[in-house]
Amino acid sequence: MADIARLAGVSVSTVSRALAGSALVNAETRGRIAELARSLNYSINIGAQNLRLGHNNTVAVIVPYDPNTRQHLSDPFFLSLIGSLADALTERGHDMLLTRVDADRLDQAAQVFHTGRAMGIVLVGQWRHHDQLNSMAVQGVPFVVWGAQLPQQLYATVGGNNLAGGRLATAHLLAGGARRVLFMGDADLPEIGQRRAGWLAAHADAGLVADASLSRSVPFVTERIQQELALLQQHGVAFDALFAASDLMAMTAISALRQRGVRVPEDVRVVGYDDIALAEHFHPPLSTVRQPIADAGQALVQSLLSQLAGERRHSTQLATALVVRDSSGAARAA
Amino acid sequence: MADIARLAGVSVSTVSRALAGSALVNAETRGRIAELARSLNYSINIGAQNLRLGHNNTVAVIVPYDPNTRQHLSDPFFLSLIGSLADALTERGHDMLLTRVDADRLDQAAQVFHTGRAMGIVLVGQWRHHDQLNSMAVQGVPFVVWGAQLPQQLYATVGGNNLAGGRLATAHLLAGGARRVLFMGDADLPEIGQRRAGWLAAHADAGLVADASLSRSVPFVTERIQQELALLQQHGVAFDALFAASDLMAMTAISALRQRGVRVPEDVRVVGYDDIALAEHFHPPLSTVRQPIADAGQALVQSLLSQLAGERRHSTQLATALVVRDSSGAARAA
DNA sequence: GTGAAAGCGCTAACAC
DNA sequence: GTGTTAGCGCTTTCAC
Repeated sequence: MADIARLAGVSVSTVSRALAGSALVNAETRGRIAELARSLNYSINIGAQNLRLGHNNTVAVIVPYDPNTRQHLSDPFFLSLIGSLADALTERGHDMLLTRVDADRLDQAAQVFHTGRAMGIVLVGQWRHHDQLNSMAVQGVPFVVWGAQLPQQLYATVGGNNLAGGRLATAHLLAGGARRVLFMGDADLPEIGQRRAGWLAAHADAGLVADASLSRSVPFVTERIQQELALLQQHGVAFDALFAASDLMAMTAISALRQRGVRVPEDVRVVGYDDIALAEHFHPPLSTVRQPIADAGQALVQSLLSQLAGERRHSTQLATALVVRDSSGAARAA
Repeated sequence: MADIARLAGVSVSTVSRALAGSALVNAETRGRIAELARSLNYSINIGAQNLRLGHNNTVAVIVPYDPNTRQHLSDPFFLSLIGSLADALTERGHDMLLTRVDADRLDQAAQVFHTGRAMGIVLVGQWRHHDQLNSMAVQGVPFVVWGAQLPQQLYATVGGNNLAGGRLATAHLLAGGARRVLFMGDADLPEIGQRRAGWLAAHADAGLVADASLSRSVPFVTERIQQELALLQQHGVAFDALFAASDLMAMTAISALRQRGVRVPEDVRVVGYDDIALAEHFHPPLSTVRQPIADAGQALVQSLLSQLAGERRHSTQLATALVVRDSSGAARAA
C-alpha cells in the first residue's frame, strides 16, 4: 500500500480510503489508485485489515475424527454437508476454514476461536462429549453443532428430527409386514441413539415390543458391518427387515447380504438414513429417510450468524421425510 | 498478552518469549506465565503473529463451480478429494481454507494469495482455462492443480494418468467382446478429454476404429445423462458397452438403462472412473478405473510445499488401475 | 534474564 | 479532499 501511495503521489491514508471506495476521496484520484492497484496486482492484506478492524469473517467448520478408527473423512453424508456449508458460507461472503479434531477432545475446537482465526465454529457431530460442548458454551465460544438436541444443552444444535425419522422408517417397515426389524448403528452417538429411540417408539405405536437383541451397535466401518451380519447368521438370529442408521451402512449391508444369498427386499426389507445422492441409483433403489442437506448448511450458518449478532442461542430441528423406493419392498408399477 | 504481562508482573516481551518456549526466560517465570495463560483461556492471536512474522501456514483449497449449471458441491469424487486434502494438510499442521470460484474466472483464485490469506493454493480441476492458470503461474502465485498435464503448461499439476486409465477401461471392454463402446463425458475438460483419447487409443491398439458417433459429450448432470440415453435409443444408436467418465455418471446411467429394460452387464457392459467408495457396493458392483484418492491429497500438498520451498515446479501423474467387478461382465466364481 | 522500542500492513480519528 | 498520527497484538533487535 505504501508503494501505491508513493507511485500515486499521495499518502497511504488516501490509498486506504480510495480502495475502500470512500466518497471522501476525489473520484479522479480514486480511479488512478484503483488502476495502479490493478496493474500491480495488489490486494489489501486481509490479515492486517482484520487485526486493525478487530474482526474477521472466517467461519471454522470442524469435523471430528474418531481416534480409535482414525478413519479418514469419507462418509458421503458428512462430505455433502461440508459441500453444503461451503456453498452457504460462500454465498454470504464468509471464508470457510476446514479443520479436524480428535472426537474425544472436542473442546480443542475452541482454539480456533481463541486464536482469532475464526469468528465462530460449526462443529459437525457432537459425538460423545456433550459436557465438553457445554463448557465451551459457558466460555462464550460462538458455535453451532450439527447433531441432536439433548437435555441440559447450553449450546445450539441444528439437526434432523432423528426420533421422527427413526419412527417413520420403522413404522414403514412394520406396515409392510415386517415383524423382526434389525436396527444397526452406533447408538452411543446422540443422533443415532434418537433414531434407535424412534425404532422403539414405532414398535410401541404398533402395539409391538421390539426385540432388544435386534438392536446392534455397529460403528461406520465396512468390515464391522459384514462381521456383524455374519455373526447374526451364525447365531441364528433371524430378521426380516433392516433399519440402518445411514445410507452408507445400508448399502454396505445390502451388498454383504447379497453375498450371503439374502435377497433385498424379498427376504429382508431395508431402509437407510440420509438420502445421499446415490441412494436413488442404488440397486435396489434405496428407501431412506431424507435429511435436507442443502437446508442444513443454510440453517447452520444462519444459526451461527444470529448468535454472533447477539441473539439468544436457538436450536433447530429440520424436517425429515421418508422416501420410499424399492429396497423396502414397495412394489412399484413399471 | 498485555493483561498477562500485568498479572505476571513482567513485560509483554517476556510473555511473548515465555509462550514461545524461549530458553532465555527463567523456567519459573515461564511456568507462571503458562499457567496464567491457561487459566485465562488465552491463546496467541495468530493473525497478529502472522502479520509480524510475515508468513502464514494456511493453504487454500479452491473448488471451481460451473457458472452454467451452478451445481453445488456434490460429486463424491471431489468431495473425497477434499476430505483427503483436509487429512493431508491437518497431518502437516496446515490450516485449510475452502473456497469456491467461478470456473470461468479461475484467475480469481489468485486473490486468496494476494490478500495474504493463504500461502498457497490447491485448485481442484483445471476446467477450460489453461491460459488463466498459466498467467497465474507467471505472476508467481504458488499453486498446484488437480488435473491433466497439458502442453505448454507453466504450472504444476497432480492427477491420475487419464490416457492410460481410458485405455485400460476400453481395452477391457473390447477384450470382453464388446464392439460398440459408448464413451460418455464432457470431453472439453482436459482430464475427460484424455480419458476419451484413451478410448480411441484402445481401439487403435486392437486394430479397430472407434465410431465417432459413440462419443457423447455430456455434463455431470443427472437429467442430461438420462436424456442422452433416451436420445440414443430414439435414434437407434446401438452400443454393447459404456465407458463413463466418472462413477457417478456410470451409476446414473446404469440406473437409467435399467429403467429402459436394458440389463447390465448382459446387454451393456459398463466401466466407470474414480472407484468411489460406493462402486464396490453398487449393483452390479461397478468395474472402474481407480484413482488413488488418499495419495492424491498427499501428492498435491507435497507438490505445493516443495514449490513453496523454492524447488522447481514439478507435475506428477499417479498410477491408475483397472478394478474389474461385475458391471463389465466378468463372470466371477462365487 | 528482562524491558523498551520499533514495526509488520492496515484504518480512523483528528487536524488542516 | 488529503495528510499526520496512533494503535490493532504480536516478535525481535538492542540495551541493560
